[in-house]
Amino acid sequence: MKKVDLPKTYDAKKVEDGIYRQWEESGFFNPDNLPGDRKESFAISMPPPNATGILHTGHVTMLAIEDLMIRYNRMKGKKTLWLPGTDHAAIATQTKVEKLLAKEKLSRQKLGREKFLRRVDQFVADSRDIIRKQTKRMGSSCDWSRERFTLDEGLTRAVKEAFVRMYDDGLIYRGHRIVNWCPRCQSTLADDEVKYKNQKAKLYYFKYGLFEVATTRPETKIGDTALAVNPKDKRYKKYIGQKLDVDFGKVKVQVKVIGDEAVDPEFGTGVVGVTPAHSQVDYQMAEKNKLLVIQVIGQDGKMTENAGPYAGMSVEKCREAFLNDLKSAGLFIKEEEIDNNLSVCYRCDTPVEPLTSDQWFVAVDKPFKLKDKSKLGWKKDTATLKELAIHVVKSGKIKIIPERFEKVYFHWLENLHDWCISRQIWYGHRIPVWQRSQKHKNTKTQKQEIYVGVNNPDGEGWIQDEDTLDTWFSSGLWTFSTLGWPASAKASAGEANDLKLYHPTSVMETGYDILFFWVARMIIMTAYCLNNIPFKVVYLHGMVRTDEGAKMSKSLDNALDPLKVIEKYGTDALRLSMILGVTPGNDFKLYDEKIAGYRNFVNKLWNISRFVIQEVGDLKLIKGKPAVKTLADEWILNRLDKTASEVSKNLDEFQFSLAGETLEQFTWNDFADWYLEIAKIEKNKDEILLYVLQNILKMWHPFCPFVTEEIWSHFNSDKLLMIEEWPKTVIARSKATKQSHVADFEFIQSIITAIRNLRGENKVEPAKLVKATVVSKNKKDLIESQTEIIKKLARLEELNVETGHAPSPQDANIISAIITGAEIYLDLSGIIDVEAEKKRVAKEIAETENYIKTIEAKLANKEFVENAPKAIVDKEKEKLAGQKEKLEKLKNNL
RNA sequence: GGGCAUAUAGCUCAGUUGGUUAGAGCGUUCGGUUCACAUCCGAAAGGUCAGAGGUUCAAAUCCUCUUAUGCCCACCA
Repeated sequence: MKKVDLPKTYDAKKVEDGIYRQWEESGFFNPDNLPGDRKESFAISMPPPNATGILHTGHVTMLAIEDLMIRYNRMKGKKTLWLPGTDHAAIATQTKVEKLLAKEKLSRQKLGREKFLRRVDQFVADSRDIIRKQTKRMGSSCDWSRERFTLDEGLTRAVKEAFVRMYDDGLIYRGHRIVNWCPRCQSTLADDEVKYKNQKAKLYYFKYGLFEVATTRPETKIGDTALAVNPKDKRYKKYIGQKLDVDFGKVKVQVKVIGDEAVDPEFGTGVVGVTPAHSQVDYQMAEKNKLLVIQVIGQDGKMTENAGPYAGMSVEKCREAFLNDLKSAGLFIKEEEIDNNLSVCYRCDTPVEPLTSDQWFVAVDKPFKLKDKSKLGWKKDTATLKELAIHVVKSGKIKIIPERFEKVYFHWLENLHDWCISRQIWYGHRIPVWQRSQKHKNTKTQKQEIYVGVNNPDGEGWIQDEDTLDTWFSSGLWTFSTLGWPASAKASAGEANDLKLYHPTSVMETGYDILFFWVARMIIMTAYCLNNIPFKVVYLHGMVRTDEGAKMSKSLDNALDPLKVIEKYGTDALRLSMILGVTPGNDFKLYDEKIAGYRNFVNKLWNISRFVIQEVGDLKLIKGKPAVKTLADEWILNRLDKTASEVSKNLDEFQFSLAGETLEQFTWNDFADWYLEIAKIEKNKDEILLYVLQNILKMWHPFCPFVTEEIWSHFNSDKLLMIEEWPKTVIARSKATKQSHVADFEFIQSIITAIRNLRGENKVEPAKLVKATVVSKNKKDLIESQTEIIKKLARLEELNVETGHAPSPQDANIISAIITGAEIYLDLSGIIDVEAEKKRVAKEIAETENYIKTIEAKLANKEFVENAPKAIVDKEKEKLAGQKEKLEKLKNNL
């Protein structure tokens, strides 16, 4: 039998790549190749990172948690699929490439649609490659053979299918509406793609016909078609309904005075110029009051023809010119500085320009006929998208963790407006709508034709809609489009099978920041396309923050680079620090010391294994529970059982942090600090050492797969740890035996700790051996049976066990400790510090007296004794007796 | 303006449906070249559980209010 020689320190860098290759080559990332008969399936759709570049700490969190769930369920014998992919991230990616082009003094307009898209494809191919490598670096056990991209042929087909079906059902329509327009991206933005920036703004006051008006956007007043006041405002009530001609110097406008509750009489002058084409609120007023909508700002951010003399000016120039003209005409009154929320594009920070245009929308409040009501548990024949999305969470079909986000989810949905899905950018899924105008044969009039379909239209003259779809439209289909939906005639049997096997997916794990963007939209789209849910559980993780609590961001240059962390500490350490000490849905801090701490733990695990591996002869796998020889054996096996059942329970309940901490406690404190030390004394424990270690490694594997797999490779096993069976908690012995053995061992532990404590307090050098006497009325046999262990672990040269007779407490060389069930006396002749010892005992007496008082007070309380369960009261009584005994002995020994 | 979260040892966080003298890791102090590990070992100190009220025999835990911080939603022309 050859001895395995392991290095003293675990070197993550040396082994990680090789291990990942082994996993990959094993084929077990693909559920089709997993051994055994796996009936139950477990699937996670990996939230696809944007195809814009590198992974950040958020992705790393996602990968660590999902791989944990995947590996756990794979080991539990489920048919486990983790499907990876990337999102084309339309606006984000296009913006990124445009920035790159700008460096070459190029623009997408100069290149033209075709060439530009080729450039984007090139960029995306590179990005995806980087993302793939980084994902592997994290140890992610995802099925690369099923990797998908939102612009893949199959997914594009799914997007078209969804669009066409929704169009046919009347859920997608074209409307002329006010939308958020980003002049830089040259595209619309959804409401939730608009962010707000607090800033100082100027509020300008000027004469507006009979009135005075205050506004931060004077240039838009050229497009005013009404003047709004609060209907309750006594100052202006009488004017409601009047029509006015207003002169702004160089331009004139005609407005109608309307009343609207939305007007705050306290703000400015209490009179608002209504600009329906360039303000959401004004647009709503215009709809109510049937006002004209005049667009004065164009999509290019310049004033339109409707702006008369200002046409062609940029918004900023026009504002300046307009204000000057007001001043010349004597209409200008004053300006004030106010706090203002500027709306900006979430991608490029450019101020958003609300304006009206023709766009495609998804109707969220329009009922449609359901093909299949059963899976959703919906009673009526028809439903709206909004109703279904609310229903599936309310009815518990989808569970959100942590629960509090359900409230946020409902609130968001209840206030959801029709979803604008068209974007005026080039990169993305082109809208499958074509138009052509044909001259009517006889009448020679023009006839407009429209074609909406999955396949390109036949015939001449068709022109496809220039716009592309909101990127979330395709990501909304992610859980099922990646599994082969729609199962067309062309689809292989395997693909159709995937959808059946893995959908609805088991868990959607993602950051709470995209609950609305993505999670809600997946629920909506799946409810429509499949009449089903996309996943059973939504697990939301928090955001990673710096040690100072700041958000990590590229612009602040405070973000930890996962790759650098991996270089320095290893992947396992990074993974552990994203899982332990973290609460679901709560932000958490990530910093060097924390990661270093888990690097230390990984190394500890390595050294525990190193010890066992060097200690035992035959590195075989231990299948059944090994034979028990000593009390310590009994104890460690019971602790292992308990740990395994707790860890499994925690993992099943998505309490990942707790699971890890439980395991860490057992591994380091119980197994390493106690049992391994005892193993050095009691010897001949090969089977138990291997058994416990192998179980520990199995349980750690989902948390830190690399180091555990590496250690596993030294056992005589033909299987990878990755596909080993998760520990079953079989407790053969009776519970009572188990309890008493555990308690017995803990009693021995408390004796050892008490002696160590006495030594420490009296500054006895660790190497110095001392004599001890332990007095115990009824545990003499137990203590004597563990003499060897106590002597070695407490560094004693002699241990006497007595039932009654104690050494003379008056001897100044004897120090003592009282624990439940025993008194301990140490002979410290020649090394005792008498004063320090007296102080220590006096302190302990004071503490004990205090404690007795609190228990006595409790027991003196009649209502406590009468109302509390008997077990609780008895426990208190027991405690009191114990403490009183302790106090007496302490006083005796002083 | 509406909502949510957080507030526990110097720091980072646990604390499950109310019942231990409130825990862990880091840091601190003291002591250690014990033949797996100094990325380690042994021991200790350190908390009125943000504040005030309430429910209860019993509250870090449940309720109300207050304070501080953070986030989300809406948005002011």
